[in-house]
Amino acid sequence: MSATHDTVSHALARVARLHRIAAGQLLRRLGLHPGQELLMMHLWDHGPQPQAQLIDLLGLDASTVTRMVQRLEQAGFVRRQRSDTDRRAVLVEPTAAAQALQEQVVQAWQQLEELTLHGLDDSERAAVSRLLGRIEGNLGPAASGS
Amino acid sequence: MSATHDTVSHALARVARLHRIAAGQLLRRLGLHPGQELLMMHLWDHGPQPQAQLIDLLGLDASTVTRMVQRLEQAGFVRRQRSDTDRRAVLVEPTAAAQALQEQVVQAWQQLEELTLHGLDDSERAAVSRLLGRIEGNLGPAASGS
DNA sequence: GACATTTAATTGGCCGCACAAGCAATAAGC
DNA sequence: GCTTATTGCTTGTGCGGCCAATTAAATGTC
Repeated sequence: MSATHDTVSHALARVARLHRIAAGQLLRRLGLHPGQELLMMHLWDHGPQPQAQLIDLLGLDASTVTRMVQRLEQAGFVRRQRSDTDRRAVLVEPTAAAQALQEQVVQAWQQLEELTLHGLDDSERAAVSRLLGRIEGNLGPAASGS
Repeated sequence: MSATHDTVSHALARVARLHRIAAGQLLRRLGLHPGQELLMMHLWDHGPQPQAQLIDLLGLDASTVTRMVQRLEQAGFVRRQRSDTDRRAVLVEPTAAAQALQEQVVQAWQQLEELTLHGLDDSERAAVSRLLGRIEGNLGPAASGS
C-alpha cells in the first residue's frame, strides 16, 4: 500500500473526524452541535458552575467556551448569570429545556459509543481506554521538552 | 472521580483536540494549519490529482477541500489547473515551494508521532494502530445497522 | 438532437476551535 | 491608599469542517 506514513497520527485524525460526524448526525435532531454535548454533560454532571470551571474541565480555550455558551444560551439550553461574589465571573446553568434533553443526549452518546466500539470485546475496549489515556497524558499539559 | 461517563467517545474527542493542537504548534512555523498537512502529504505521495481524488482519499467534504486548496494556493503551496479531458475537474499539484517544505513537514509529523506515542512500547503501538483501525472501520462509510 | 441525471466544483452560512488582543474586576505588593 | 499583576471573560480574526443549494460540464435516455 505505498503509503510511507500510515501513522497513528493520521489514523487518529481520521477516526476523530469520522467520530465527530457520527456524533453530529446523532445530535443534529436534538438541536446540538458536536462539541456542545460535552459542555452540557459537564453541566448536568456538576451543576451550575462558572465558565472558568468549564474551560478547565473541558480543556478548551476560553474564547471557545464563551461563544459556545453564548450560542447555547441563544438556543435556550443554558442561562448565564454574573456572580455576586466575583463580578467578573459568569455562572452557567442548564435550563429546564436542557434537562429535558439530557436523557436523549445520554442515549445518543451511548449509541455513539456502541457504534464506535462495535465488535470489540471487553478486553479490547479496556485497552482502547487505557491507551487513549496514555496518549492523552503524553499530549497533555506538561507538553514535553524544549 | 464522579464522572459517570468516562466514555471512549469522550476520551477520543479530547485526545483528538490535544493532538490537533500539538500538530498546530509544530506546523505553525512552517506556514501550515492542521489539516492542510494531510492534504499536502497526499499530494506528495500520489502526485498531482483532481480534487475529487483528494476528497475521496481524505474523506473530507468537497467544500472543505475546495477552500483548503484555495488557501493553499494563496499560500503558494499548490497550483490549480482545469483538466483538459474533463473541463469541470480541477487538477491540484504541489509547487516547488511545497516540495521544499515536504521534508520539514515529514519531520514535524514524526515528532508529533513520537510525542503522541511516547512511553508506549512496540506492542502497545501496534495495538493502538490495530484498535484505531477497527474503530475507523466501525465509523466508516458502511455505517452499520439500521 | 432534446431531455433528465449524475458528477466536479463552488459559494453561503454556521459552528467548533485556536491564538491574539483587549477590558473589567479582583488580588497582591508596596 | 496606590500601583501592578492576575484572573475571568469578551471580541476580532481566521482556519477546519459540515450541510445545503447552485453552476457547469459530462453522461445517459429516449
